[in-house]
Amino acid sequence: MRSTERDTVPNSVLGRALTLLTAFRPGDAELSLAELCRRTGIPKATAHRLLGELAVWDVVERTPTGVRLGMRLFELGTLAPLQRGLREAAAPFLADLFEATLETVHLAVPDGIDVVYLQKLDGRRGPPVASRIGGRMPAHCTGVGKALLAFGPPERLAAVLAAGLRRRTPRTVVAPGLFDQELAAVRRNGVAEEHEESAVGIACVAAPVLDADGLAVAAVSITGWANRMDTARLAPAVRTAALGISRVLRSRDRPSGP
Amino acid sequence: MRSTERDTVPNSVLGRALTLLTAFRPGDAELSLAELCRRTGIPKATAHRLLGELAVWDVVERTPTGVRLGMRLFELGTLAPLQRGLREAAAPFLADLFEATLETVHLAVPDGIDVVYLQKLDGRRGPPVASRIGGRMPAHCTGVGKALLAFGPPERLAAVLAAGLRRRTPRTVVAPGLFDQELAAVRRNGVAEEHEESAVGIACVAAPVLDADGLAVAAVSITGWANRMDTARLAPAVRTAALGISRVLRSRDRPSGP
DNA sequence: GACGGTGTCCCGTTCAGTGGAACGCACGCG
DNA sequence: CGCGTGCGTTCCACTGAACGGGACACCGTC
Repeated sequence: MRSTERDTVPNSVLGRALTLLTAFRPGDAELSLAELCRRTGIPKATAHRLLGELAVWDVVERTPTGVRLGMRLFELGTLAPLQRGLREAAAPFLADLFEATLETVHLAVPDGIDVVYLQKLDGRRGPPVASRIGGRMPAHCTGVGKALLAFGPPERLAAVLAAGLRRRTPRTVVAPGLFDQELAAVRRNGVAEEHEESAVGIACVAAPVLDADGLAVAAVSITGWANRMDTARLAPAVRTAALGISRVLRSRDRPSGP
Repeated sequence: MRSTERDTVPNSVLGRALTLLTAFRPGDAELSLAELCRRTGIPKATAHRLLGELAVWDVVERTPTGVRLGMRLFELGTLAPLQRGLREAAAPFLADLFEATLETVHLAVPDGIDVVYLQKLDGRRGPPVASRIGGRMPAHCTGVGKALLAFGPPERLAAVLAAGLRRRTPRTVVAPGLFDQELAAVRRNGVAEEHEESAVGIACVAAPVLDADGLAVAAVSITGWANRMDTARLAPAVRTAALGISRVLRSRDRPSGP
């Protein structure tokens, strides 16, 4: 799969253009035309033409040495209602959490077997956290992920278990039985904890944001040094913030009574 | 020619697809197929087919009642290096500012005659601010905008003046001569202030983030109630944060000294 | 100065894309 | 109730937009 990505190169214009765009991975500041062609299997002339058109729209930007994703893409992305509504509803609650704790605060949504981070407030006192707004992490080893799995549809949990609980640190829970027990505890407590399961030295408390049906649509978390975090003390704050966001979302969907 | 390209509907697939995507404006949670066709002038069958393909890539999502922008767009947008590098470099400094003041903090970049907000930390004590991550505001009436104009290339200032200083509030500076004087003051002080020029009741202090050549690539600001903000007291903090970000950016571009 | 690497451009071929038209459906109205 | 209206979806013969091999100019580096 690494040597030849010939498997499914779309022959539609749109498919090819999106193949080019999704060839950019986190860490790729910019890519040369040749590198893009190598990654995607798209002929040079074709890629050149498509990128030229994308550049006119400022979806990509041409630099002297290559091509990079452009600002219009960022602007368009911020209009996506799923993340936008959540971010706007959550902003004040996240700010409160941050004010109160000065630790790193996350807002994340589920996507497949991963979580995608929508917002991150970086605490200066805390450890450097690898997450990134718009970035992904496996659900099974993160606080937000476990909160989302515990209060999400069973199919997603099944998909995560089917994909396998990949070990990230010595403390990652990889036994499905143990994992189920943990999720049961999360459901009882309304909060999920994580102690060095995604990265050594880091701990986290998370709580789910629920929709009107009681299903988790997002999760909030506080992250800090594993040996300094008093998760029991922080749990109520996280839970309260998550409940507050849930309430705002519900009042939005139903502007007036039922 | 930048914002209004309604006249000519492109006949290329990519152009049409991007016309559809950019038909979404802030405030449009979702649009019906018919509404999209009306806005863009694209035939129903064509739009239907294009949206179908975009939906496969999760660039848009189909709902029972229409179409909305999807999560993949958000994810792709967060990879754009221009905003990503700035956001990552700025994150700790913005957090410091927020910790110290608990007022709304902004990070913005110039784009044409506007500014585009990259990050926003919502202060609970402060007024509701209309800005939005990924959103735009006219440069001439915002603190970040004036900081960027004062320390940006003269051509951008010329473009802003040519477009006209549109009045937003009774206090918006609309006289080009007066505006030039203000920018001169901004250059002297290293900070830009705004007092109810974009919205009544709101004031703001901003400072530019400079690249190695001394040109502004971004700006940081603190926003709060006009009658409660001591801009003179906050100016050094904003300036310090902006200088810190500038320093980090410069050390990034030059990993080892020349 | 031959080389392997870039990015750009040309142009005859062709198949992906087109869009008018027809369809089924869910409304609100007289 | 039948009717009209607006919606999303599907079909399919036609056509011009997209294709991409190939030629090109331009680097640096052996």
